[in-house]
Order: sequence, then structure tokens, then C-alpha cells
Amino acid sequence: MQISEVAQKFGLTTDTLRYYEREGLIGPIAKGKNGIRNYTEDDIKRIQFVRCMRAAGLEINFLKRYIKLFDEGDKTIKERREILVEQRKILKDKIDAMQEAYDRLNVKIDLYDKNILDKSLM
Amino acid sequence: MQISEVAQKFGLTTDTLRYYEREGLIGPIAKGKNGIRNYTEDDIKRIQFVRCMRAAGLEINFLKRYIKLFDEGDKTIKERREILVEQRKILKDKIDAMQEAYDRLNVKIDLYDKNILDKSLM
DNA sequence: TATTGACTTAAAGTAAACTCTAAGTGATAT
DNA sequence: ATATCACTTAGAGTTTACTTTAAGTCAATA
Repeated sequence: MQISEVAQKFGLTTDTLRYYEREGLIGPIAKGKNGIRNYTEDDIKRIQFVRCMRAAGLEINFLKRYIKLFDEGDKTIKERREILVEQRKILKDKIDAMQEAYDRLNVKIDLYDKNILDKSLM
Repeated sequence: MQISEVAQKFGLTTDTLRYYEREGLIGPIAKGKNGIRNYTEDDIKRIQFVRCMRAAGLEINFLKRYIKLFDEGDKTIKERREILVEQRKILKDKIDAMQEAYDRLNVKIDLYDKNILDKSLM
């Protein structure tokens, strides 16, 4: 699969895909003799994982660290589990904060709908 | 209330509070004759609102726009409602993406706990 | 053959949201 | 009185995650 197809598939730009590769989040992607990247099914799976985590706001640096540990093999299993748990906590807290704001927006929109706005911003 | 107390109360720095004020998200905060800011209860409420929205990832620019419309009075009610609905949608999509990543992390951590990791990253 | 389009690289540029620096004022504690 | 501390300003610097630019290669089509 060529870079533009992959980009389209995930709603990324080709620039972003090359950037992820430069940063070591994916690949290195094998290239044909013309120097053009050819993405394998495994590459695609990796991108999907990275996309899911990035869409959730996990940092590039975390992903780099995790992937590096992964490549170091079984001796890093314990550490990998720990950083996953740490990220899960961060994610949970963010979801909670967003849920709170979401609820608050709902209440506010409701006030707009019922024409019972007060003078305060919120 | 002085700036450092307010900063402490919300877990912000004084720089951030002054930055928010510069950007028009809060205040202008009244100052004593020594030039020092004195935050009122209304100021605090506004900061709480901004904090909640920022913690959820809503952009400074959106908040600026909303607050500007608010200050323009009743004639902007319709537009204000619209942008709230728009932000609620954005927030909902983000929560969903984060929930997906959260679930995925849970599954992965479970595999680590059960010692049934495979070779794939995820 | 010429141009079009997709690809390549390294490196500079951008946007958002702070964060820090430098230089200064004024009240209070030693 | 002198030092310390909290505050003030304008403006420069930082971080993260891309995004754009410049310069070029290669294959296919008009």
C-alpha cells in the first residue's frame, strides 16, 4: 500500500505518516527500489494503534517510549505494563474532566432552549 | 482575593491568570491603588467556568468568541446557542475517541496481567 | 519529448497555550 | 535601613505536533 492510500485510509496527511516514521512510532517502512514506501498489513495495524492513542490525546513521547520498550523484548514487560497503567489513569482523568464540561454544556444549552438565561456566563 | 491565592485555588500559575486576562477570557480584574489585582466572587466564577472548559480541551479562541458574544447582549443569544451546540458535538466525539483508547488500554493491561501477550504491539 | 503527478529528502516554519525573563514598585519583616 | 516577598509590565522563549518549503527523482501519459 502506498503512502497516499494509507493517509486517506486514516485521514492523515502523507507528511504526518513520514513524521511518525521519523519519530519511530511506525516502521521503518520498507521501500521499493524506486525508494517509494510500501506499507504492509503489520504497518497498517501499527498505524491504527498509534491513531487510536493519538486521537485520545496520548503523547507522541509516550508512544515512542512504549514502542522502544516493546522492541527491547520480554525483559521490559513489567515496565511496559506500568506505563500503560499510568496512561490509563491520565486518560480516565481527562475523560472525567470532559464529561463534566459536557454536562455543563448540556445544562447551559437547556437554559437557552427554555429561554431562562440569567446574567451569569455559566 | 489576590492573584496568588486564586492561582493556588485553581492549580494555575499567576502567569496563566494574567494571560487569560490579556486574552479577554476573564476580567479585566479591578486593581487597588497599588496596581495589584483584587479578584471578586464573580471573577472567581468566571475563572471556574474557563477552567472547566479548558480542562476539557475547549480552545481559548472559542471561549474568547463566546465571551465576546455574551458581552454583546441578548441579540447574540441564537449564535451563542449554536456555538455551544457545536462545541458539545466536538466534545462528544473526543470523549468517544478517548473511551475507545481507554477500552483498548484495559484490554492490553489485562493481557499483561494474564501473561498472554502476543508479538503484536496491540 | 515534455509535462503531469506521486513520490523522495532535510530543514525551516507554524499554531496553540502557555511560561519565562528583565526590570521595576511597594509593603513588611529584621 | 535593607532585604525579602508579592506583585507589576512588555515582550521573548518554549513545547508539542505537526506542516510547509525547496529541491529533486521517477513513471506514465499527451
